This record gives sequence, C-alpha cells and structure tokens, in this order.
Amino acid sequence: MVGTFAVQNNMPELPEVEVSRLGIAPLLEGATLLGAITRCPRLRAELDPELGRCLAGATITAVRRRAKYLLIDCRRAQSRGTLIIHLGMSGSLRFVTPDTPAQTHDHVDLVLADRLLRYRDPRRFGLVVWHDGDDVDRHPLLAGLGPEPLDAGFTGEVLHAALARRSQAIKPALMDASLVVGIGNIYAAEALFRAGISPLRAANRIARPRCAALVDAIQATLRDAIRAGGSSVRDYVHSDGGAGCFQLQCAVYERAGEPCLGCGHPLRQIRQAGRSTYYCPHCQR
DNA sequence: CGTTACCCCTGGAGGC
DNA sequence: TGCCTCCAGGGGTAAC
Repeated sequence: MVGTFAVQNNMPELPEVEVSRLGIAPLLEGATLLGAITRCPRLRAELDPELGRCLAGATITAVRRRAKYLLIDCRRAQSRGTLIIHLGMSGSLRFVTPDTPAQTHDHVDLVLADRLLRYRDPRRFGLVVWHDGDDVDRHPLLAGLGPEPLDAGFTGEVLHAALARRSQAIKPALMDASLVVGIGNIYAAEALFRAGISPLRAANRIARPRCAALVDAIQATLRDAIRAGGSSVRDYVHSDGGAGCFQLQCAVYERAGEPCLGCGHPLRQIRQAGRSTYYCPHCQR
C-alpha cells in the first residue's frame, strides 16, 4: 500500500533537507501537480492562498536543494517556475493518501493524482513560496547565499580567504550563510570537534592547513549524516509507520558534562551569539 | 562592514 | 493539576 510515511522528522539541517529531497524526488519528478491546499495565512513569509493556481497542471521536472531550501522545478506549456520550500526549525514533509485528515500545523498540501505531499511546521519558521521563471537562484532568498559545503569548489583555500576579515569566533562564522551555507548549530559543533578547532578561536586566526582540515571535517560530518539519514528513511518507509527515524551519533552536541570521546575529559557547553555550543576544551584548540 | 540582539512561533521539560 | 520559565535544528532585520 502507499501508506503514509515520514520523509523527514528531525531537526532540519542540511543533511535532513538532503534526506528529504532524496525521499521525495523519486515520487515527484515527472509527476503532474493538480494544485495545492493552504491552511494558514503565513509561515516565515506570507503563504499565497492562490498557490494552487500557480501549480495546477504543472509537471515537476526536478527536485533540487540549495542550502537548506528545497527547490521543486515545474514546467507548463508556456512557463516555468520553482516552488521554494524551507523546513525552518520544525518543518517536515510526508506523503499521505488523499483522504488523510489534516491535523493542526499541517499548513500546505501539494496535490498529486494519487497522493498528497503534506507540509507540517508547528513553529512556522519555514516557508513555501512560488517563484515565477527559470531563474530561482536570483530569488532574494537565494541570491546572497555562499557556496555549498559539499561542492568540490569549497576548499580550504576558499574557506581561508572567506575567513580572512572575520575576527568573530569560528563557530558563529561557520553558521553564517553568506560565508558557507547549510551548516547549522549541530554540525558546526560536530565539525569543529572533528577538526580539533576550538569554537572560540577567531576565524581569521586559523591557518591554511587547519582550514583544509576543517573543510574535510565539515564534508565528512555532513556526508555521514546524509548516509545515516538515507538508510533510516528507507527503513522507515518499509516499516509502515513505525518510529524508525534515524538518530545521529553526536560526539559533542547535547553532551555537556559527558566524557569526550577522544580524551575522556568532560565536554563543555557555552553560549555563542545566542546559540548553545558544545566542545572539548582539551581536544579543541 | 562586521557583529550582536532580537524577533518570528509552538511545544516540551522542569521547577514550584 | 496548573502556571511559570527556559530551551530548541533557522534566518531575516534592525541597531550598535
């Protein structure tokens, strides 16, 4: 049976968004949208009540990701456009059968011939907006974004140059989307631990070789998380509704006071730019 | 220009 | 049982 399965149920950082993309793409690409149902006036941005009119009759040509934005490219006889979806802090996407009643916080349904793609977001920090035209990269939401961390072009040299004028701590710098996209609070901490760099270190005081090590750590951390998420999503699909969401093994995140996996010393929690940071003062310099 | 503070919003956890 | 405070994966904007 088609059933209902969660494509994504966790905190959406880049890996979770990528796992969502991998989960929905096979069912969306090539499909025709019949319309959309919206149930609330605004998320992070205003939610167009006429969204269904933009989508009706459109064929989905690709499901892409830029930073933490999902991009659903659509084509009609005379026009192209892209649906931009962001999951915010609490968003999720799920395929449901057409007769599945909507619950609180189920804000948008994309209507396909035999199922709905249901967008749910309790905190409403996410968004769903339509971009007319084939140049979504020029949309204000995307125009100012920095490089993708998993692209081959994101090298230690690129990171080193980007950090050159930054005296702020490396951890909040890594979370700045104009510098590099997709690195959220969890993976910033995890990647810095993996690279042995203190989250408090001034960004412009990290030498080239350590920037290269940091890029390696960022990419390895993100790839591992995507791989873990991908396998669990497959499990979850087959488990038909079970609680099979993947759990990422974090080395430092939310492990304050617990022993460091490298040296055994207790991990520390501090606050940087209003966000919790976890690290090992002994291993990270 | 770089950097921080605050805001958007709901829900869960823990203290009293 | 309630009511209060604090905290949470993001990110845009105003203000220093």
